Amino acid sequence: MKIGELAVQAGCLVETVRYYERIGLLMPPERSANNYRTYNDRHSERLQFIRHCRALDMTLEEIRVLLDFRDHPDRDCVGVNDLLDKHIGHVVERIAALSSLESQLRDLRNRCVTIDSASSCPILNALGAEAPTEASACGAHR
Amino acid sequence: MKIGELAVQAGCLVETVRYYERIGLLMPPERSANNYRTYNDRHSERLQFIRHCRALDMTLEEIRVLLDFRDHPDRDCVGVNDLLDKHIGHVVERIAALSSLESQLRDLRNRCVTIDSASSCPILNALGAEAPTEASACGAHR
DNA sequence: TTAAAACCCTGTAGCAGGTACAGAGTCAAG
DNA sequence: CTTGACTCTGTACCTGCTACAGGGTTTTAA
Repeated sequence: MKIGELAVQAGCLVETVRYYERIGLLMPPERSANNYRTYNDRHSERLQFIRHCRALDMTLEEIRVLLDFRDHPDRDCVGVNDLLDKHIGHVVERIAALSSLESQLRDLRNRCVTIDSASSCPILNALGAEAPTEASACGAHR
Repeated sequence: MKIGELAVQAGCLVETVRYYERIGLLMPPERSANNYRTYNDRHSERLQFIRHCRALDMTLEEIRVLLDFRDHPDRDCVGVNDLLDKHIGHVVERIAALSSLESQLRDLRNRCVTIDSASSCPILNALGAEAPTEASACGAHR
C-alpha cells in the first residue's frame, strides 16, 4: 500500500509518516519503481502502535523504548511497567500543577468586580506585584 | 543595571531577556558606551510582570495583550477579565483531558500483573490493538 | 486522447518558548 | 598582566509535528 492509505489507516497525515521514518521510529519501506514508498501490514500495525501511544500523550522517546520491547519479545517486560508507571507519574504531576494554577487564576479573577480603568484594575496590579506565590511547575513534563 | 542583574531579579536566564526583547515584549533599553544594555526599574518591573504571567502558564500572546492594557491605563479593563476567563477555560479543559488520560493509563497498567516475556505482555498487546478509546485531546491548548 | 485532479517525491521553514552554544569583546581582581 | 566573569551578536537546537515549494507520476473524467 502507498503512504496515503497507510496514513488514513493510522489516522494521521502523510507528512507525519515521513517524519517518523526520518527520525527512525518507522523503518524505511521498500520503494516501487517510481520511488513511491510501499508499505505492508506490519508497517501499518507499527504505525498504529505509535499513534496509540501518542494518543496517550507519551513522548516519542518513550515510544521508542516500547517499540524496542516489542522488537525483542524474548525479554521480560518489567521495563514496560516501569515506563508506564513513570508516565502516569508525569501526568499526575501535571494535573496537580494545573489545578494549583487554576485556583491561582480564579483568585486573581475574583479580585475584579467592577469594570474600571486599566490603571486601577486589581488584576493587572496583582500581576505586577511580588510573586503570585510559588506556582507553576510549568517547566514540567509537557 | 546590566542584563545579568535584571535576569537575577526576574529569576530567568539572560538569554530569555534578550529573547523577549527580540520578539518585542520588552522594549530595547539604552546602551552604555561599551554597548551593554542598561536597564532601569521600569524594565525590571515589566519583566517581572511577564514572568508572573508565564508562571501562570499564559502564552506570550496573552501577555502581550495584558501589557497593552498596562500601557494604556485610561482604557477600561473588561478585556483583562475576558482574557483571564478564557485562560481559566483552557486550563480546565487541559485538566479534564489529562484526567481522562490518567484513567486510561491506569487501566492499561492494571492489565499487567505478572512479569513475563514482552511477547505476552498485555500492555504491549493492548497498545497494538484497535483504538484505545477516543482519548487524548492532545492537540489541545498546550 | 488528453487535460486536470489527485497523488507521490525531496527539502526546507515554521510554530512556542525558550536554551545553548560559538566566537568575540570588555572589565575588575589578584 | 593574566585570569575569570561578564557582555555582545548570531545561529542552531529542542518537541512533535505541519505546511509549504517545486518537482514528478498516476488516475480519472470529458
